[in-house]
Amino acid sequence: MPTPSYGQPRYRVIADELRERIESGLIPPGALLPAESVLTAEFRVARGTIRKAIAVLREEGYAISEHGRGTYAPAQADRRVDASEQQQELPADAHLADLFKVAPGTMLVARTTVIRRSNQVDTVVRTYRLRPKHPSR
Amino acid sequence: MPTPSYGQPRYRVIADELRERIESGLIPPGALLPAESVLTAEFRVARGTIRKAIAVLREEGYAISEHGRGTYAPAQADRRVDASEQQQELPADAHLADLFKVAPGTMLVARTTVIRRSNQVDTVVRTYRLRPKHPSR
DNA sequence: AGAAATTTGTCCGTATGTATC
DNA sequence: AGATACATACGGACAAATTTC
Repeated sequence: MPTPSYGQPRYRVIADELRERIESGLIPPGALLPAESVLTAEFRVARGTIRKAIAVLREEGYAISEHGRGTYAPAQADRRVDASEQQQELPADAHLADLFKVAPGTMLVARTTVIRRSNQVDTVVRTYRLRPKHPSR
Repeated sequence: MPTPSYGQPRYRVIADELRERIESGLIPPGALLPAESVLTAEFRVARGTIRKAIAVLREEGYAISEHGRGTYAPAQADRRVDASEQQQELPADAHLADLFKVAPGTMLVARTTVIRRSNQVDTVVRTYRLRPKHPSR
């Protein structure tokens, strides 16, 4: 079977099925997924197809793979998050000025959000917006 | 020679080489990359390996693929108008280094998302993360 | 300590489907 | 219509990391 030509490709269907098993708790947090060899037997597809399905789950954060060990659902402990926010006004650098089509140095509203996971900074999100000249209402 | 097993996988070495050609301007903005068949001949690898290398560049924002057309380096205009999301690696400045508790200059994964409203840039979101130790891709 | 088994990672070659020029 | 190129899928092989015996 080269290409199904019906609806979704098989690797996506398999990804949907595995995602469902993780979300439903059938595969609990931290637990290993069945090995690729097992999944190829269950779904009767080539290993490459299984690997592609798992790659989708990895990108979505539903799975973590480790060489020689296996692929497992993310543990819940890692999901403990805590965020703080801060807002300030900053001049636009060349890149931002180009994006917004304004002169460099134009003041922008910048909001920085710091997300911590298990007391360690995990992600820093910075949001830039044009400063409204007149409140539009 | 199935797998060289030395250092980086070949698809990454090839991705590095192609990225260099784009950054150096050898492949100018907007220009098509050599055809997959050409790259296959040049690097003497299978198509799948070339495709994986190009997939890396796509994720980094260094290449855009269009079905039936080809893969090209992003034009400057495209970065403003088209690219809604781009991922790159940047050294941490003093502020970010302090937050993440790493040395300044440590490479971070930065993802920039541009949100437009009626053809005008509305918000720019930049997300910074530590580079994972075990890149599962 | 060490060998074997398991599991993911990489790569090859081929084939067919589908979209664009 | 034909050429080109991407998308999906198969099966086989070896490498490398981890676990198990």
